[in-house]
Amino acid sequence: MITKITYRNQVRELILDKMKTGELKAGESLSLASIARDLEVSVTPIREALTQLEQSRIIKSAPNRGFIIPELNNVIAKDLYQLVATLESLAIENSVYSKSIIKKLKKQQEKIETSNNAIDRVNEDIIFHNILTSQYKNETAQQILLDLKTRIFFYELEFMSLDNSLNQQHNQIINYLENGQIKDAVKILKLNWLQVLDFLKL
Amino acid sequence: MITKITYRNQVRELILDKMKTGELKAGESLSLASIARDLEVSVTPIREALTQLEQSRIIKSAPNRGFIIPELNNVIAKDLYQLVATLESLAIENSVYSKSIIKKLKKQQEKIETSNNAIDRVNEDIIFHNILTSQYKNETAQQILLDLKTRIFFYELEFMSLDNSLNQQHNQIINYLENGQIKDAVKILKLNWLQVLDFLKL
DNA sequence: ATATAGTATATCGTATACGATTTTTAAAAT
DNA sequence: ATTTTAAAAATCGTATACGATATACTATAT
Repeated sequence: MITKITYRNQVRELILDKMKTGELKAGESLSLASIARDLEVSVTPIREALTQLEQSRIIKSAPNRGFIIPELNNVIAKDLYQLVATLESLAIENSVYSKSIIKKLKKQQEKIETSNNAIDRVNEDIIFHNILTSQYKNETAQQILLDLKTRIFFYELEFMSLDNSLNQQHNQIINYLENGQIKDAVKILKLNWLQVLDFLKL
Repeated sequence: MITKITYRNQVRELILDKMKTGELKAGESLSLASIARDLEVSVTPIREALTQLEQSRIIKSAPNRGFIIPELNNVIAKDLYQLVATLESLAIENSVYSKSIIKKLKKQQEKIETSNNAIDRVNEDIIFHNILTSQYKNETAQQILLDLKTRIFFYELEFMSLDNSLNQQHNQIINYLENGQIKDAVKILKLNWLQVLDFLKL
């Protein structure tokens, strides 16, 4: 089944990719004219894509001033981390972890440990979490988590170097899941996400 | 501080209102030309508003076929109810219930009990839940809940008449909150949302 | 009577135009 | 030299135009 993919969708995905590669950073304005030149499309699908990302709160707009990626903000960080912790816990509680998933998690954790720059490490960490929650068959939850993680990505770039217990916790989660100890895994997962809140000062 | 409100935002809110009043129903197509005539604006801000609602998954689009409110679907219902139960529980656990909030809840419960048509009752029920979670200061969570409840509204129109224990459960929640028994309140709240899943057959 | 093909109409997604607003730059006033 | 004002340039949000696609209708073949 071949379906046409609208420019709007393509633009939205391209912009999300630029965030993940660090090409677009927190606090940056998004220039319609500039994006239109880069992508060689009119501003119409770009506006549609950006208004979608606004709805996800990944970006902000103000009338007559255009679109911007929000600056980092500790209050919002707390909100985001708390939500992700809660929704991932829900996902884990509603998942079954087969040997192949456990294997994928272990492999992914190795990628995290061998990544040698901040952007790669954050992206690999997010992929680890995506694998962890991938067995939860709730499309709405998955979309919400995706959006939240896009927003959290910018914070992780700031905070992740502050946290030395990440690898140990991931391995602990994997062990618990391997042994069917879901509740213990959930407890460490929440710790994994929420302990960063201890670093929020400002 | 006066700020301009874009047509896009106005159109989006008007469409959401039409859903809440039952003027727009599950399964209905949204005609750009028709909305443009009604609201006396061009299709541009309408498309921007609709693509935003698509991002919230409140509506769906398919290339070259326009926008539509999704039909009711039991798998999606399960997803939505599970998410709302979880996020409202999180909200309650992170809230403090003053006397004035308890008073508002009681007053709202009276409105539910005296409402005399399905749409009013569902809307008043959703307002009850909004009050219940209003003390949770997490804007992202509130926006997510808002979107989820817009989608659940269509299901509640179908399911709510099947459920006779609603009022009793609300009063129980209020009592528990009044006595500071948060865990008990959360348990009844989850029951309140998740018991409808027993009626899902199809 | 039904299925297929062709035509007309309606609608969608994108491009372009344009008035309104914001930002930047230059000139005038202090 | 600094501040204020005015003008120019850039950008935004919306309206309109238009080619592409889908839908509805009609004619033809089986």
